[in-house]
Amino acid sequence: MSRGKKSVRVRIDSELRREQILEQAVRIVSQRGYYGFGIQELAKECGLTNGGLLYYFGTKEGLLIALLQDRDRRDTEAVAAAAGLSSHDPKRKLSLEEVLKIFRTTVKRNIAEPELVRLYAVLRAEALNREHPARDYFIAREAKTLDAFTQMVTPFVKHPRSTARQLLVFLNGLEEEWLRTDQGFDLMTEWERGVALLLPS
Amino acid sequence: MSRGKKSVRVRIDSELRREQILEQAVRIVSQRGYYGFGIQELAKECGLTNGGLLYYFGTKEGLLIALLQDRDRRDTEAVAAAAGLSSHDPKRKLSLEEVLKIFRTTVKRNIAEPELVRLYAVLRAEALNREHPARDYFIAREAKTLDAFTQMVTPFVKHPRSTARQLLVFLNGLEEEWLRTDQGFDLMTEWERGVALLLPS
Amino acid sequence: MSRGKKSVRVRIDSELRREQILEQAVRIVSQRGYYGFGIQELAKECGLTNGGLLYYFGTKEGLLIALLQDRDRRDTEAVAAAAGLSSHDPKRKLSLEEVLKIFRTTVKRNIAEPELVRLYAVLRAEALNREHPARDYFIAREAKTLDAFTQMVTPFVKHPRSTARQLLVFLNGLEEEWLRTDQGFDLMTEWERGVALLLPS
Amino acid sequence: MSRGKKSVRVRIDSELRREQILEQAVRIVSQRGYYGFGIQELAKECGLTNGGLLYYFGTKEGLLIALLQDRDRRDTEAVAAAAGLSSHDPKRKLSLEEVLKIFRTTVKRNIAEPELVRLYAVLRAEALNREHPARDYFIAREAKTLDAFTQMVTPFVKHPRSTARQLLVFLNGLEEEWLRTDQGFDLMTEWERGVALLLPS
DNA sequence: AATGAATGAGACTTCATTCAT
DNA sequence: GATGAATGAAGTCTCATTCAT
Repeated sequence: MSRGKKSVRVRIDSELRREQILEQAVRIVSQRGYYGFGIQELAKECGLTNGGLLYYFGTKEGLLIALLQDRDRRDTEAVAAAAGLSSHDPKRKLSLEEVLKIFRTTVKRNIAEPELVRLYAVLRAEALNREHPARDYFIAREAKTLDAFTQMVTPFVKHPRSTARQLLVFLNGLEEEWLRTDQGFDLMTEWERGVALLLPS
Repeated sequence: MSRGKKSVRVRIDSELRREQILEQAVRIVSQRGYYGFGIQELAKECGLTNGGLLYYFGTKEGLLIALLQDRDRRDTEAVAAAAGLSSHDPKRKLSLEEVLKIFRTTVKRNIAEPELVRLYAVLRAEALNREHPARDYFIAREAKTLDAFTQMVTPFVKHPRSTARQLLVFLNGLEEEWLRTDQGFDLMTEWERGVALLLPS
Repeated sequence: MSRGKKSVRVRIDSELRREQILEQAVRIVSQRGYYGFGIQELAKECGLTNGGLLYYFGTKEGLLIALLQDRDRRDTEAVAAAAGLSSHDPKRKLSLEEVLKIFRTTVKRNIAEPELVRLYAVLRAEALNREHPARDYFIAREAKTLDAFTQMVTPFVKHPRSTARQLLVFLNGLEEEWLRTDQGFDLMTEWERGVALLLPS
Repeated sequence: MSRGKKSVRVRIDSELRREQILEQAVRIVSQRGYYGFGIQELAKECGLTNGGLLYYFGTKEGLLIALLQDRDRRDTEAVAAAAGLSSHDPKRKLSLEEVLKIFRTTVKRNIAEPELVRLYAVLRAEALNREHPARDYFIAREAKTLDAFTQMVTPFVKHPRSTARQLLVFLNGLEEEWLRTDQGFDLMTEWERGVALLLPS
């Protein structure tokens, strides 16, 4: 029993540490990007040494990958939880209202976490570089999102893929502008207006 | 006289050199961004030494600024020349056809120079960072573009600023996606489709 | 009783483990030397952690010493067994044939285990360094071997120490060359030819 | 004129610096080998920073290569000068006396520069490692020496290649032992004795 | 107009080792 | 008997920048 507890506690401690590190990492990487941040800086912020940090992630690149995977895991959970549509059968066709609600939920979540929005905006652009360690990740991610959007809008438009892409890039661009202007406009309002035009009833 | 000649010739050579350097710089910065590129690398590519390169621009930051200014100068020229509307009085109201043509011209130009599109996409995102040397530049640039768009669409829509912003971020997002997919879709077609919805007749 | 059993079994397991580690260590050290190999690398190869490995040997230096002692023990055993002269009284004078046979046996054994030859060749040279942890070991080892050779050749030559040294360094040099050329010549033949000249009948 | 002088002086200064660095490098590498020495240590010894040192050689590996090439150049010069046989036509057959004299000259030179002997002894063994940056260098070097020896002894023995190899490895081994015993025997005497047996008149 | 030499700081990474568990 | 977490020092190398020439 006590051994069980111990090993559990140890595992939790270690994972907690990991997550604390990743939390700081998100903060820093979302500001300076992968190229612009340093492992030294992050380590200091976490109260440990260079080596101590790399003990968890091996390399700077490994840290980035871990960060991205961790975010994905959380986001998936969050979306599933928040949507209230967790019972959603991916093959079932959603009504227009449901689709709009999913979009709204996503945007609402992003408004609540501008740091994450920034993280993705910065890395997404940095990862245009053919040698960027997150290049493939973002290519796959956008493709997946595009597919999901496509499926959602299919019943309602003539060129679903095109519409999906329009919505996707509109959202990406809008969020980036929202960050640049220091959240100087209402993201939700602008999004809804755009959707109303791009995805007509 | 001979001094004048000399200095003139030297200045010309010097400017030529500068521009050759900036050409390489655009190539490299457009791939790795400001944080990701190195003065060493660029110098080697230009066939001169670190010091030689910095002789022209003083610092890495100075190089970035010079690059951006140089691009601006060229773009202004190019737009003026290409538009055929160089005689355009900024206060005169343009017809919808004229506005659409200006957009089309811009997009056409970007399609012809994907490297520039990439340069701006990468730096624009990097410059979200509050300490990025091009931060103010991009804030001002986007604001100016937004103003220009606003003025152009004012006669045709109810919320001109909003519409202008929609068009702007749609274009930005679309271009970035176009780069990520290795120009995997027809940028012009998608743009025109988007405009048709966002800027209705 | 049960405790006794346990401790015995554990000791056996432990020694087994130790020897498995040393086996890997020989492989790696024989390639990169003491300076060139890392505890990390070895630990991974053995399927345990840094700390786990050092539990057995305390320090990197301790590992080297242990390795050398272990090899010595084994070599002594092997020589004793293989020679068939285990009943050899060190003070009894050997015939020339017996001496040559001992040499031949040694060389044959080395041919069968090039990894060991390499281990000694590499460390012997590295240990020329005054601060090398195996320095004294190799000084003593060569001295002992030189003494043994001297005694063996004494009855047959005028300058026994000199002859012994000639044989010793010839063997060392020959083995190193044999490794460098990827065993590109017949070690035994060359050795026998050399002996025939250096130790004339 | 003054420009010529300048450029010449600068070049000399730079080369001088390089050679001073290499001098220190020989000292340190000859003791700890390539794996065992550090660029930091060497830089400090030379009174400059890590980066300052690497300015000349690029990488640690580059330094080793440069060191080896520099030694080769000097040795070639020295041999040519010292031999007094610089007028030697490589195709002309040498008398036994001439051959012996060349050997003697070489050994004499090595006795005068034990540090070089140590450098080669240490690196030669380290370079048995398949991944050692000087591996190919030493393979080629030994092969070349073996060829030269072969040619020299050809007129006087039945198996010239074998004899050449015997001489070569005997010399290598003898020198290493001479270093290990802190020059505890007379290298020249032992060499001459060995040659007398291996290369009989 | 540009080089060549060098710096000082910092990059990422690996090292052997420690110690609580 | 061994792990897991971490350190502190050191490793090689790259960085932007300076400055005499």
